[in-house]
Amino acid sequence: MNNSDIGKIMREIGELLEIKGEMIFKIRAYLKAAEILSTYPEDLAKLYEEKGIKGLTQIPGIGEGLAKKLEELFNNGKIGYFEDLKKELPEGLLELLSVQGVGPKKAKFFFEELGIKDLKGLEKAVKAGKLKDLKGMGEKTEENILKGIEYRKKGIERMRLGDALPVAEALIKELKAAGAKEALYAGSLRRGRETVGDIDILVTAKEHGKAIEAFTSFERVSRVLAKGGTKASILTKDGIQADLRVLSPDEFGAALNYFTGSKEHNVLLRELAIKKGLKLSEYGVFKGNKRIASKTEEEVYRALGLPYIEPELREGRGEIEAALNGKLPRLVEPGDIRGDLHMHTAASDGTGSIAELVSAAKKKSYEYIGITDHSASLKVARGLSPELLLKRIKEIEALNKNLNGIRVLCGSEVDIKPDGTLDYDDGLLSRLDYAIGSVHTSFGMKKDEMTKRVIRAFKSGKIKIFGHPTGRLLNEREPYEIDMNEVIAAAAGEGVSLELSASPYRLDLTDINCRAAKDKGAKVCIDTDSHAIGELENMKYGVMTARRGWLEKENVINCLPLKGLLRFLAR
DNA sequence: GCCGTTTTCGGCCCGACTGTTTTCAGTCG
Repeated sequence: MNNSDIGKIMREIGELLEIKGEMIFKIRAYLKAAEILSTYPEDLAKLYEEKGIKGLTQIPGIGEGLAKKLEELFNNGKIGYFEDLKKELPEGLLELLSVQGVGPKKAKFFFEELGIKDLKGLEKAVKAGKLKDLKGMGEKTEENILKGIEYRKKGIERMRLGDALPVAEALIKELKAAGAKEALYAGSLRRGRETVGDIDILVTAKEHGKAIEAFTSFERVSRVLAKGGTKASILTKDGIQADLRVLSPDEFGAALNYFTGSKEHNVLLRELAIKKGLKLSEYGVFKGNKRIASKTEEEVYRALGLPYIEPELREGRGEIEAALNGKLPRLVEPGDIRGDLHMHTAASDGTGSIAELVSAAKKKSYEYIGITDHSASLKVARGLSPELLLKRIKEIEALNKNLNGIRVLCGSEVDIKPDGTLDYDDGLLSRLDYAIGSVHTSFGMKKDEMTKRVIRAFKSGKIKIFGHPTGRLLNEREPYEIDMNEVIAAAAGEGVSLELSASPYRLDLTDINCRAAKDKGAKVCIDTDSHAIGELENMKYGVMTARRGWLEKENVINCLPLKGLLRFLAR
């Protein structure tokens, strides 16, 4: 049972308690625990195994009560309290909460009045017009719930960061052209989350109405969802929802802070404000009725006695405590990246040539790049035969003699075969500058087998980077089963760095894995895995994810100058 | 159910909107 499964159970308990009408603070304790546990950097089952119930209660938000429930879960595979709740209330009611406009109160009401047990039942009742006659309900409620059901059925998933950011940037450019003074995107996009629900944009403008008018009449707008005096929502032709809020300059910082979130971070900030006898809202920090900070985010944090906290850290994962203790990390920045160590050419499944990659990398002021085409057995990607790879080594040796200011390293993305051996022999691998080991086959292996497979490859001493460690493709393919905590520990021990693939489809290591890697002393390598020249630009997404994982440049091998990098690769 | 440099009891985040109401509960972000 992994952490996110555990978090899910806690959330379901919390939601069932909500429907049941339990005490709100008890509910919050479960929901908060769900959030904390599902993103906890260490494996909870292992933590319990090693440190027992004490290990669990050390986690903030987990007291004796919840720790005992977790203990029961680890020992019996289930929690009696949860099982009892499910007997009391049908589990299907949880589905209803995901419908816009239906919360716990309505879910319970529908269950008691009409015997509705799940989404299907609700849909049937709405369509039969049974809701509007209930007390407190009306035509409008029924209409909204039907819309909510249809919206949910479309299964609109969160878009990838790499799809949202360019749209947000384009909207901001257009808003500025239309007269907006300041314009920034907020929300999970600003925090650099791997997927984003919608795009939030905040602007300051002399005439609010003008900004709203411009926003709702852009070429890319397919539908205007809402349009008022200070805010508007649109749907773009790509099906992306974007919300605009127009503000006056003196409240911009507080609003930016509020709309950047996360919700958890905001709640913690407000709790801190209360402790200090202050009040925080989207309009500013208040002492009594007097507003003492609101113009900039820095000002808001300062008023709360905190240094500025970078958006990527604002997830309620210990950043406020770190800020209070002066222990915030100095996050890695795009400018710290000195090279890209994972790229493909037309020799395997890429599209460009080495020369084109070199020239693109020079424009980015990189000190080095690594060419890493696929290995022989990966036929679908036209992997290089040993002979071709030898030829490639010589080609790059010759090339380096004529290059100034940049060094091309000859690597390979070598398949880790199902038994954990590598796809080229040791002799050939030794002639490379380095090898990335990646899993491209037999994704369906059992967790312990996959973990062993990868760790065996680490122990060969022939790979320096473990490529896209979980194999996931966002919105397309689940990660394969692998014990990342064991893998991270092994990587730290064997001197293998873990790749953070900057491809917007991958972004794994995840932010949470990055943090665990940092804690355990494993190095990370942020690569684009480019298959085309333009993909070198994806590096920024990798850096955002690394920042979410609290990484500093010292944790990232491609922030090293060439000499230091070569030392790492030679170990 | 959690938590404590004002508390081991008594607190626990803030504001807006909506639809249904004559003063507010429920939902959302």
